[in-house]
Amino acid sequence: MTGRVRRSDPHRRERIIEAALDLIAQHGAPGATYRTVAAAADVPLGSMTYHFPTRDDMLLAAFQRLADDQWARFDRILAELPEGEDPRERVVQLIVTHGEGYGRDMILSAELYALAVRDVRYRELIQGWMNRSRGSLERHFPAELVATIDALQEGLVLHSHISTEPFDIERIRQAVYRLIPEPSILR
Amino acid sequence: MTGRVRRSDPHRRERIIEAALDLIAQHGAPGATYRTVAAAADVPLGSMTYHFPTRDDMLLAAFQRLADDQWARFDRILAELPEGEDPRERVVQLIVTHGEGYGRDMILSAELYALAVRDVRYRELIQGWMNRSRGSLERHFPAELVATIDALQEGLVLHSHISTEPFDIERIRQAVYRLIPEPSILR
Amino acid sequence: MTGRVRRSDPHRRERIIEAALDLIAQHGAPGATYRTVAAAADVPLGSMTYHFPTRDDMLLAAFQRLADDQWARFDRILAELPEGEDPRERVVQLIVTHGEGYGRDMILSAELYALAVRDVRYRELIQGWMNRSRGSLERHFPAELVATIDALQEGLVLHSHISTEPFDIERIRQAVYRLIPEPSILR
Amino acid sequence: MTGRVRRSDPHRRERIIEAALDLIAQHGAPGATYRTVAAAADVPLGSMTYHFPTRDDMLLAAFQRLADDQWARFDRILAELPEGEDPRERVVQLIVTHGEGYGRDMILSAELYALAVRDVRYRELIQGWMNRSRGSLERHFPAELVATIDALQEGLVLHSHISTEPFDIERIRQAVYRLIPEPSILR
DNA sequence: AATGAATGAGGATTCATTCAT
DNA sequence: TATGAATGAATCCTCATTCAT
Repeated sequence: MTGRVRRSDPHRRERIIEAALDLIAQHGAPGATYRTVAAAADVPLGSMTYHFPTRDDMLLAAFQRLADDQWARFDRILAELPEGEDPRERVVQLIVTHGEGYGRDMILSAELYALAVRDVRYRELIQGWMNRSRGSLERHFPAELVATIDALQEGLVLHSHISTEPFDIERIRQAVYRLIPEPSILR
Repeated sequence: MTGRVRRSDPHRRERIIEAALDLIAQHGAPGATYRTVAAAADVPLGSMTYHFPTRDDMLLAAFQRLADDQWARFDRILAELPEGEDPRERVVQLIVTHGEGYGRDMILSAELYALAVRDVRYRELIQGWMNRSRGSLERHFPAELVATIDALQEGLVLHSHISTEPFDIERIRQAVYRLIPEPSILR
Repeated sequence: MTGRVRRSDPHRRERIIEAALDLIAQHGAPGATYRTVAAAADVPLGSMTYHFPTRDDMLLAAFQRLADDQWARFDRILAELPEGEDPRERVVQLIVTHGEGYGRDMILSAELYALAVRDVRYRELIQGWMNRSRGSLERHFPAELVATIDALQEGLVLHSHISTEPFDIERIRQAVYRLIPEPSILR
Repeated sequence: MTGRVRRSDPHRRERIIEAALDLIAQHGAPGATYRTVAAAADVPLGSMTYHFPTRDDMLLAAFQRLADDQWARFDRILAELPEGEDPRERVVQLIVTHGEGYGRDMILSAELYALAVRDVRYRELIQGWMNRSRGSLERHFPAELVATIDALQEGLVLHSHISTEPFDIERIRQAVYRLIPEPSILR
């Protein structure tokens, strides 16, 4: 009844990518096998290699999607800055909300880093993502500071997922404000 | 006390752990299977389960070794502070040397984080490591700052392994000095 | 007459056959799959079954081409016999040049034989080829000898491709001359 | 009932080799897959790679067995020469019986040649076999003739399996006797 | 205490072929 | 007529783990 025969399925590629991301988040990249992803996306195993000739192609596409989505959120939060608000508050918000509500994406990022430190293709993927993020930050902050802000954010978010202590927003705010002293703000 | 070690091949356990770490660094945690590790350590496959009943036990032991070694280095650098030197310079040094010379350990850490975000056992392992590191930092810096310093370091080292840009020690120093303003230094 | 050939890509069928032969020579008959041949001939996979409904049809066509080409060369060498030359020299020449310069065709023949000993269709293909070859030999040699000459040639060429020893033309000549004593020559 | 659990099975390796040869003879080397051989030998699929880490190792072992067995028969026939018998008769016998009764081995040889012309490992296997065969022939015939005798035999046997014509023992005898003129006989 | 042998499940791919467009 | 997409079966091989010795 659930479509033993399937003629065409235009969103199949997307479904596979979504399913892959879910599985990576749940069981790590090694858990996103052709088999498990095919089952989760309700796609015959034999058709997987048509869309992604190699398992690596599939993972790469999935992580590219992750990077695109994450950056979009990042950029949106930095873009909608109301008149008169201190942009550093947005950085604080990014760190805290990421630490709190985006567990899945955090897990996926950790997995991506583990691949990236060993494989150029994933490294390049992150580099592209990083550059876009820094571009977004440069709307409000000077270019020389932007890489450091990004690194601080990375470290804080990562540790927040490891640590048992609750998130202390004041501590985050203090760190961000120290790293970006007032006169650094562009606008 | 020495009861755990076999008489015929007393360093076997150690050899296995070293081989496991090498293989994880080269091919990721999934690449360190009983088989590959046994071959690399020149140990019969059938004897692996004697030393590590489960593959996970082996990985855990390997990462524990990593944490111990890393922390020892970390602590040593912070301990040997000559009279009159600014301890923040030691933090700068930690970041830069880690970024430059310890590629293997950085790769292993990334792998460990990827496991930790999904599995408590690895998370607890990192927590222990993190606590010891913070203890070392508290020799010189106030307790409220120490977690942030650690996070900044983490982010900077991680990004240095992804980025193509050369390490800019001045940028690092500026970040560290801003995060830890002079009056914060204990001694 | 030209009705079988497509207008848009008139040599496609030929290109496929050539690509198939190359792939068989390089990786054996099992290596000449629809996919590999399509890629090598730069033809869309989906169009393969139009030209050759079955993979076996494709292989058969390829080997037929091999037989035709090989026999043409064989026949040409035996046909152009200058007045007064001993035709046995031509047999020697056939063996030696085949052993030396026609590696690809030798490899293909071996593959064809492996198929032929189990499958009638390939066996019939070789029979046709063998009969034509014997016809060519009968220009110069009596019918009762012709099968034996052919067999000797086959064995010598085959062994020359296996053996590490260099080709000894004198040894070949002696064998041929003994097998075909002078009075056997027709002309 | 047929032994779901099997503790030890000392002849497993031999059984696998026998099954592999049968399957190669029936369906060609590509038909002797781990799966088909495991089923034919009544061995769990997962244990195949313990005995033969690579499918190629399995095939090589099977063909080595073929070569050993074939040469043993070859050598036996040439060894038991009664006083006063012309050894050339033994060569005739070898060719004829091989052509007639040893279909399976002939098929296997053809398959082996197809592998050998492309792969050194199989080529070396045949070289070893060829050298032993020539050693056997040198009991009765001069060294310079022995390679040619072997080649003639090879070609005649091969063609006999392709041709539709019945085996003509007189034709074979004539060929052998011409190739080995009486004074060549050693004893 | 130590290990060679075994095993069933699952790994990534490749395949010949079909079919809707 | 031509082909991109699809599919189920099969490919080789690896795996963690068990167990008899």
